[in-house]
Amino acid sequence: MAAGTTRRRNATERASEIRDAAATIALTRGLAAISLRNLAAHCGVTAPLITHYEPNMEALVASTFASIAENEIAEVERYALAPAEPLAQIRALIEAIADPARDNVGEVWTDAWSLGRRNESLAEAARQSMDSWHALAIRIIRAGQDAGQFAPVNPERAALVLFALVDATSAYQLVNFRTRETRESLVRETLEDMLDISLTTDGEPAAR
Amino acid sequence: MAAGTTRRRNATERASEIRDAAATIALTRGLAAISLRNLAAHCGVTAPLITHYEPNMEALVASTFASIAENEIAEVERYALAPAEPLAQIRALIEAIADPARDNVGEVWTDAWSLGRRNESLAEAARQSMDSWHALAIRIIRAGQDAGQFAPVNPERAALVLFALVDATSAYQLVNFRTRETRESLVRETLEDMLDISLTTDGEPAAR
DNA sequence: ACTCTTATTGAACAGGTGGTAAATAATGGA
DNA sequence: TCCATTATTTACCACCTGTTCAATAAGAGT
Repeated sequence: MAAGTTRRRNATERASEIRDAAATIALTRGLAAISLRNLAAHCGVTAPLITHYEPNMEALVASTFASIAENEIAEVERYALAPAEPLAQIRALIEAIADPARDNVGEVWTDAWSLGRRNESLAEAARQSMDSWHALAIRIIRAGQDAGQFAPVNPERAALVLFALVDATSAYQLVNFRTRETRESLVRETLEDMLDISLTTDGEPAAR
Repeated sequence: MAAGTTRRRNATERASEIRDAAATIALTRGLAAISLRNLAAHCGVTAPLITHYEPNMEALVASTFASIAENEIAEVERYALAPAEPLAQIRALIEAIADPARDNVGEVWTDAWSLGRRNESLAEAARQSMDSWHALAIRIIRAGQDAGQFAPVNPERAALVLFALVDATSAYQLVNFRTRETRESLVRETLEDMLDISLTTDGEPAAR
């Protein structure tokens, strides 16, 4: 900051700057790195100012996670529901989830489970976002079954299995367990077997 | 500590006392709670003494995790391999894993994935123990297939799926997602479908 | 009884955490 | 132009983190 020049921002603008900083920190250094000082440094401001806007760090961690997670779900949902056919939808869903650009979000999820044990608001946010994920999967699976394209397994359980595999593999990734290809195909092939579908477009009648 | 009485212990004894303290702290307060001061307080000793025995906290976290994980695997393996029949073995395996007494270990695993991102020794230890788990599952699954009792699916993938479900549900537990019964049956029923077996002993010919 | 080794402590360091009270100063409105 | 509001800072607090250095004292060996 330039000497003597104490820039003053209106409250809502500053508040959203801080929330953005929290999200950036969470995605690059983990949920545990969200702290008064890190936020202050990131915004070029002193620590007590952060307190002024966010009097409770635990709550900020929780709301930051919620924002990141809900944001991701909204994006993925938009991408997955774009096609009309359930088979194309579930392919899009898997494709979106597997995108390496989402690795950081996976890290934040793992942080959330670990920290959620001692941060009830965070745990609550995690449960809520998990419900959103499952609702999306169930919706697609049901549609595929109604269209007679997916095997008639229990949709709730299939959705749960799908996301359990996704969640486990994203945790595995943090410690570099197996290769990305192995982790991805674990999800893909299990889902193919479970719903009796093919997630690749090989051998499909070309739609062009 | 009593006035003037500075108890002195031989090095190996003190070293193992510290390692035990680390394990206790990890299991009750998480891997992240392993710190010089927590260890010192737990052993009734000053912080620099801990440094004397464990000059590197990151390494201690990693070795503590490795010890807890390998210990658990050894226990579960002993229990699961006790019966002769593969079907009885996999039932024992699932039963052992589901035991609520192991909840703490599940928490430590989730900590390990989260912290492993920034502690390579810890990540390495996690990979190694995950390999041990998978080896155990593959062994039982292969035996069941050789005996014609399990469906002839890819054993590597089935083992991976099994532990991905176990790992995900133990992460879910930290944030109280769904009920224990739902989490358990997710693992159980998926495994039953995958291997075409029954994990309950209902309707079995009684072996007495 | 003496000496040598070394387990252990006390006291400090630099830096991190969340948080508070009061002073400062920029801004919007009258 | 002055005032009231409030965003922002400065200066603290207590407690946590890992780490270093030198002094202390317990125990083992002779």
